Formats: sequence, structure tokens, C-alpha cells
Amino acid sequence: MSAPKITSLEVARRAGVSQSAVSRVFTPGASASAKTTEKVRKAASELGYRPNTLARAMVSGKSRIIGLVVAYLENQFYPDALERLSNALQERGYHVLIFMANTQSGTIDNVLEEILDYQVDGIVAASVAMSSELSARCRSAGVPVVLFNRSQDDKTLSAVTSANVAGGRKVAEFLLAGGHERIGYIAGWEGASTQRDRELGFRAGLEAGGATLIAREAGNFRMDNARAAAARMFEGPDHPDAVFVANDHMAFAVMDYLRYERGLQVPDDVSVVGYDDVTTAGWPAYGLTTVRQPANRMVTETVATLMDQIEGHETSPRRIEIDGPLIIRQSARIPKGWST
Amino acid sequence: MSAPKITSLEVARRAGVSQSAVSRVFTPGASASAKTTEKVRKAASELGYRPNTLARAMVSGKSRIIGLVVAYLENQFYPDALERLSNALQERGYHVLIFMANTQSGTIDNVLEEILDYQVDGIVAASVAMSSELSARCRSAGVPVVLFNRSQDDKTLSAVTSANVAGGRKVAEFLLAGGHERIGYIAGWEGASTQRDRELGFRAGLEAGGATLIAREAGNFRMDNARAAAARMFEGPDHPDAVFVANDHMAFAVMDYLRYERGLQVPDDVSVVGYDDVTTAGWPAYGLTTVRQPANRMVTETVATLMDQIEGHETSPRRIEIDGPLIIRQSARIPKGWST
DNA sequence: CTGAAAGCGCTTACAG
DNA sequence: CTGAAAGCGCTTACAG
Repeated sequence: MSAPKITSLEVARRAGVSQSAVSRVFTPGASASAKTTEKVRKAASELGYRPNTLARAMVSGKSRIIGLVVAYLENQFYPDALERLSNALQERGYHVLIFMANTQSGTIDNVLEEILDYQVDGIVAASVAMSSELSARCRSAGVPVVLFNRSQDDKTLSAVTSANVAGGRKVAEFLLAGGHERIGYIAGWEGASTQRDRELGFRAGLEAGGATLIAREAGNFRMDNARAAAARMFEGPDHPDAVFVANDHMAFAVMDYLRYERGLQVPDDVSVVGYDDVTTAGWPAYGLTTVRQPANRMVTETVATLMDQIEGHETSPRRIEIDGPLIIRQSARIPKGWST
Repeated sequence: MSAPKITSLEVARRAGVSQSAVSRVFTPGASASAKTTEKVRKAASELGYRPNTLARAMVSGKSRIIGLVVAYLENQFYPDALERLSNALQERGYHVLIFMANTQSGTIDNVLEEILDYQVDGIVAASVAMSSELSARCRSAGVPVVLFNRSQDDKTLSAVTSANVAGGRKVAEFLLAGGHERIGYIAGWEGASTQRDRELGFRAGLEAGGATLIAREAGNFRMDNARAAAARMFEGPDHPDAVFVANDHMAFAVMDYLRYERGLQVPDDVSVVGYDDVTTAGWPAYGLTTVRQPANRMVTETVATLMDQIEGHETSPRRIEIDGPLIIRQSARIPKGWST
């Protein structure tokens, strides 16, 4: 049923030129005379010819495919980043091939081989760590990798994150300025650099203010775990008067728990602060005070890094950290002099 | 820097067999003796050989890539579907290549050509319509297309949706049973079949109950437009006592507007019902009554349709409509005898 | 079951 | 600028 595919050779014949000429006309930087270009374009459009990306990829070694590994799309931060990433790459003639990390079966290794099988030009690993063997594998395959929203000790990998330590510190200063005295922390997944850095900065900020954490529970970056963590943290009478939750996604579950299961007022009884500033944080039902992770700039840097390595033949990995502001909303008591 | 790529020929030499033999060992259905298989596997693993998917695609004509066109990932329904789709396809050895429809520049045509350039084995168009020229183009290229969450008159295209007409009708019956007398409707984008069908069913259900719509505004499936629509609908004193919003995404904005900008109680002053049953609808802050679109089953059918057309050589397009239940929560007055 | 040969649709030195 | 030729890494009839 399907119409025969038009090849460059057929276009060449119709245009009365060689296959090479056709190829050159369709290759951005190549040289072809105006006359040849016109003949080829005419024949091509009459025939409905378009170059086969895969064939081109085979010989040129450039597939124009970027592999994206993601663990889960439930946390709004990721679909948002994915949309921006995909758009930015599309503008440059690249496209995103998705690989779900499928953390439960721990199959990230297999996934990586599959990615490489597609001869991708680069890999973005979002919220996923990569063993040093795997990163070595990518290096020897000549495929640049950018860690997105996660950093690792492995100095051969590029990484783009927000300034998580500084962000955690800002939250501490804000909460302390608000006069909070019993401060708790609900952690994300312990293996994540974002979790570690936010907590590090938060604790440092508290300490600098002469304060210390009175409670800490792990929420694992999951809503159900975060709810359970909040339940544990708030079971006694002397519960915290403020809680910093390691990301917005969990913070929504914590706020819901406090308000609807415990009947507490936010922020009158408890201040809640999150991290990310996903869209929902700005919805009036939550009005979540949070530290913004500038997804747009993080994506811009990710794409720039990738392009420099793929097209610019840059070899040294980059570590980029983008500072994001504290966004003050109604979920936390606002200190005098701090504005929304 | 990058290590030389291992080819099937090198594996063949090391194993002391032909290139064909290597190919057969790595081709699922092909025949190779146990002895050959063992020699090849050994040589391959020693060399770290993996077949090049792109080269394989070139000659076999099967890229194992499915192109996914999406307009926007902001409505939670889509990232959720994308995650399920990607997982289901990955299990079958396929992967999703993303194309953002970029509706503002109306470039869906260009996007389609780009998709075809990658020699995809199939296309899923989520929340995006397709002109008949484009669908003809895909047909002549022999690439099956499945419309996801949208249907069209074009009978050559497969489409998977939920039972939107029936769903709209259920909402009408529910609202009427709840004793509502002034019922409004906030529409989605007028060009969408989902919008049209939900409204159709809703109006039919009202009519069957002897009622009629007292207000209708267009929200365009966008939160900002939905908020504006709600503002218009509720400006007078005789505002509706119930409003059906064409999807959850807009319903959240409507609820927020009613509660936080107008100080109305939901459901005491106004009942609100949405459509989709995205995760957030179940969060206590919203507790949105809504009609579920069974994303899991919709994805399952989408994948099955695609596989039958790609691998089973099925030729007739399929139109699948999956029924989803009304999920009753606190955002709307609950009629006696109806349970949550 | 197995191998030699042709070919998938393109690009890229190499000469001219 | 242009064309003939080789080759990217594989699979697939075709013989054996």
C-alpha cells in the first residue's frame, strides 16, 4: 500500500545531476551552485523527496537524537523541563528519545545500552544517577552525558543543577527571621545530591543563626512517604512550628496532611516551605513559599553544554549551578521587611 | 578519544563465522545452531559488541521508534499518559521520540515531515488533530497513526478516546440528582472532539432531565482562560449553583477563583465537576468530583493498535472508546443514595 | 544451518 | 562547483 520511498538517486536523475549534488543541496554547509540548487530543489519537491535521517545518521555518525533518561514524570518539575528541553533541541534540529529509568527493576544499566544502540549524539540523565562504569562506557563511546538536576563526584560528567546549598541556607534564614523556634525537615531520597545539598545548606543556615533541627524524617521525594513522614513528625504535642520539605511535590502532601488530616492552620500553626517552585506552588490553594529552580535556565545550560560537546568538540565536562530566588508566599509566616 | 565501534564483521572474524551468522544470532526469530550461537555470543561479549539499531533500521525498514506528538505537558493527564506509553513501548523494544506540536506557530505540518524523516514505525498524536492531507501523507508512507484522546471524522485514522459523550451525560445526571437548578458549563478548546463530545453528552443529559444550561463560557483548556471564564460566569448575583468544567486542569483554576477570589464555598455555594481524574483531583485541597479517563487502558489500547498495524499488518483503522466512571468527591454536593 | 554477495539511502574524500 | 566510487553497519534473499 505504501508509496515507494523517493531516494536521492531518483531526485538526481530527474534533476540531471549526480547523487552527490543532491546530497550537497540538502546539507546545510555544503557548496552547490545556484543553478544546481534550483534544479535539485525543483525535482525534490516534485517528487516529494526528503532525506532519510537514519541513512544520513549512519554515514555521518550523527543521529540528531538525544537520549533522555527520566525516572518518573509525576513531579511536575520534570514534564516542565522535558517540554522546554524538547523545544530547545527541536529548534536546533535534534529530537528527544525517551527512556524510562524504571528504578524498581534497577535496570538503568540495560537502559543505557539500549540508548547507546540508537547511536544517540548525547544523553541527558534527569534525576538519575549513573555508575562510574556506565559513565566510562559513554565516554569510550564518545557520547556526552549531562546530569540534569543531579550532580556526582564523577568529574568526567557534566552536570546542571540549581544552587541547592545556597537555597537551603536561604530557607533557614527566612524561617529564623520569621521567629520560628521548632524547625523540622522532611528529606527527599537520601541518594540524591539535591536532597543532600539542600539539607546541608539548611542545617548550615540554622546553625549560623544559632538554631538547630528538632526533627527530621525521610519523605523519599514521594508524596505517600512524605505524608507518612509528616504524620510521624507531627504526632506529639510539641510538633514543629515550621517545616522545610525537600521539594514542592512532597510539600503539597505535607500541607494537605497538616490541614485536612490534622486540622492545623498553615501558616498560623505551622509554616511550610518547599523547593522547586513548580506551577502548582503558585496556585492559591497552596501558595507555597519555595526556592525556585529556574527550569528554563537549567535547560538552556543543558542544551548549550550538549551542543558544545557534540558540535563544538569541547571535551572538558562542565558543572553548572544556577542560583534561584526564594519565592515568598502565604504558606509560611512572613518576617517583617521580607516582601512577597 | 572515543573507542572504535565494534562491528558485526569483527565479531564474525573473532568467532570464526560469517557476518550473516552474527546477524542471525542477534535477530530474535532467526536460525543458528547452538554451537554458532555460543561462539558468537562469546566473541560479542568479549568485544563488547551490540548491534547498531540505526543500521539495522536502514536495511530492515523498522526503526523501532514511535513518534509522539504532544502540544503541551502542563495538563497532568499528558505526562502521565506519556510515562505509561513510554513504559509499555519500551517493554516491546520500541522507544518514543518526542515532537512538540508548537501550536502557536501552527507548524504541525513541518513537525510531521520531521517525524517521517526519522522513519518512525508509528505515530501517536496526543491532543493534536491532523489534517486529511497529513493523514494521507502518513498512509502513503505506510506509517500507522493513532490519535490519542482525540477523534476525527477522517476514517482512515485510528483513535483512542474515553467515552466522552457518556461521561458528559453522567455529570448532568449527577448534578440534576443533586438538586442543582442553575447549571453552567465551561468549555475546552472548541476545536477539540473531547470538548465537543463532553458538552454534547452534558446537554443531552440535562435535557433528558428537563433542565437546560443557564451559562456557557469558553476556557480553551487553559487555566488562565478558565479563570477568566469563571469570572464572567459568576459576575452577576444569579450565578450558577453548579458548573461542569471540561477538564480537571481548568477546574482547578475555576475552584481557586471561586474560593479565593470570590469567597464562595465549594460545594455549599457552588458545585464543581471536572473531567479526567488526574492525580491532583484526588488531593484533599481539591477533592474534585470528575469523570475518569482511564489513562492506563487508553494507553494499552493505543499500543495494541500500533503493534497490530506494525507487526500484525492489520490495515483497518480502529476507533476505540473506553468508558470511565464518575468519581464522586467533595467538590460537588452529593445526592442521596450516591456514594463517594 | 551457513556463507558470499548485494543492497538499504545516504555522505564523503578524491579527482577533476 | 561537480561526479564516480567507496563505504557507513547491518540484513536478506540466494545457493549450498
